[in-house]
Amino acid sequence: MQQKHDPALLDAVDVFEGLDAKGRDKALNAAHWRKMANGERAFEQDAEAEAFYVLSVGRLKVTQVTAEGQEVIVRYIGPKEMFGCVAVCGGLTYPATATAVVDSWALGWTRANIANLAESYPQVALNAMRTMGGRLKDTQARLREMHTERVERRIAHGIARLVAQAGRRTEGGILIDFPVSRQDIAELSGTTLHTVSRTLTAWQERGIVELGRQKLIVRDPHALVTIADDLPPKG
Amino acid sequence: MQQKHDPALLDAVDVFEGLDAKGRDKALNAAHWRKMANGERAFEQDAEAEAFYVLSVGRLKVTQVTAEGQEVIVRYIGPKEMFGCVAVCGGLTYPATATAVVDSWALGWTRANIANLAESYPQVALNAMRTMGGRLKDTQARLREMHTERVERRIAHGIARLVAQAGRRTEGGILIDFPVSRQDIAELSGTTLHTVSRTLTAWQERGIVELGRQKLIVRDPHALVTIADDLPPKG
DNA sequence: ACGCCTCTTTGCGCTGCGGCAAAGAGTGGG
DNA sequence: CCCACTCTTTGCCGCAGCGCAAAGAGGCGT
Repeated sequence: MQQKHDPALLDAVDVFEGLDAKGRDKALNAAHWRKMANGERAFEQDAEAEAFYVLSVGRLKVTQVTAEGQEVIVRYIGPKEMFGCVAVCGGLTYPATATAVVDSWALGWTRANIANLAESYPQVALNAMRTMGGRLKDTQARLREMHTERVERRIAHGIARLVAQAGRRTEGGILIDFPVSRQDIAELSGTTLHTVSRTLTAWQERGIVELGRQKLIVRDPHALVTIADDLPPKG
Repeated sequence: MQQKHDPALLDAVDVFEGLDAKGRDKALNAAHWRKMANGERAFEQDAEAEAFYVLSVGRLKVTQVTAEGQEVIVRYIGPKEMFGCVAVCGGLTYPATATAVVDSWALGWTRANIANLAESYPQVALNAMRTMGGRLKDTQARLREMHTERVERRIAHGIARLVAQAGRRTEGGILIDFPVSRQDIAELSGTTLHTVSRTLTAWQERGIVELGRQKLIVRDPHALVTIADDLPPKG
């Protein structure tokens, strides 16, 4: 497991933007470190919101689960991103489940601690709101995609989002820097792993992507964008 | 058009919960009234967020529109609900378009006014966050429904939401208290007006609903819930 | 009352994609 | 090095529901 420590973490985190050094010290002192091994859950959907986190290293997936056990991936969380935002305001339950997809470290604040901090530094609440506003917008946009776009475009959009958030330049193209299965991509795109597999294989033959077990390299990002945005009516 | 005035409006609005009388006076003084005729837009998607509103009377629909002009209804806004929340924190654009579906009145605050208010009364920002948290949760739940549920269940869920938000008890059942077309229900449920029409006609024959032009009465809410929640695998 | 316009219903054919099943390919543990 | 397990590919089938088209039904303005 990587080290948890990143001395400049709080300086680069949106939610603490606008805080002076003293405020950041105060924030850091009120925080605790939490480790989550691969597969471990930070919190579960509908549990009472107890803590607010900023991820330091690793990656989490945020999912909604149906009564029947089917999962949908709402978003991924990467380093410097916050999660469990709802804990900032009292009395809510977590809207989704957060699961580590690689070993991860996060800084956490209890509900009382973060409320206390938000009181001293109102900017913190506004920053958190801005992030939530952005996520609401994202989620609404995905809702729209889901209703209006065909599967191939949805998969392209899903992967484009992964690239933007977790893409790492390598020799052969842009690599998604954590293990993603076809099933994961399906849950991101609103389809089944079978359809994802078929679609990605076709893309591989066109040289757009390179596939591996839980691995995805985008060789031709431009073609991906073309599929995501153009593709006039159907194909 | 109905009167805009509701003297107790601010007392019953979530976003001003916890404010003393003085704070509410201050809020009211900083606000302006805005009238929106049926079909008029309060704001449009991707426009810079300029104002924050609380609806007094009427009803708005919040939609996302694709480049090709297809619409998806994200939610409806009723009296005492806030909209344009993103204006509270600076620098964002509206994530969706808000359109009046009946003649409506809202109280509005410019970005500067609401920011000013939030500074004096941090509780306002926290309240707004709580509302946004709830909406994020709603939207994520709908995203999940969209991926995992068949059309009939989605329509049932969509109508159940309308009933909860805008249902009015009448002789024959629960009436949705504003004009809803089949197209609207389709945009709520992620399907086409044809499928909605067929489904509702079938339900009418089973005595679950009563239909009219832009009108919907739910005669048997229990049956609706059964369809929305039970319906084991498909039919 | 009439005509226009929007909303709604209904039939029919087609197909995208989900479901099932089974084989193949990596990976990690013992 | 082998085994077991998970992840992935691929073929085939079936059907839910979308698209198109056209007729019917309210409602509203004049």
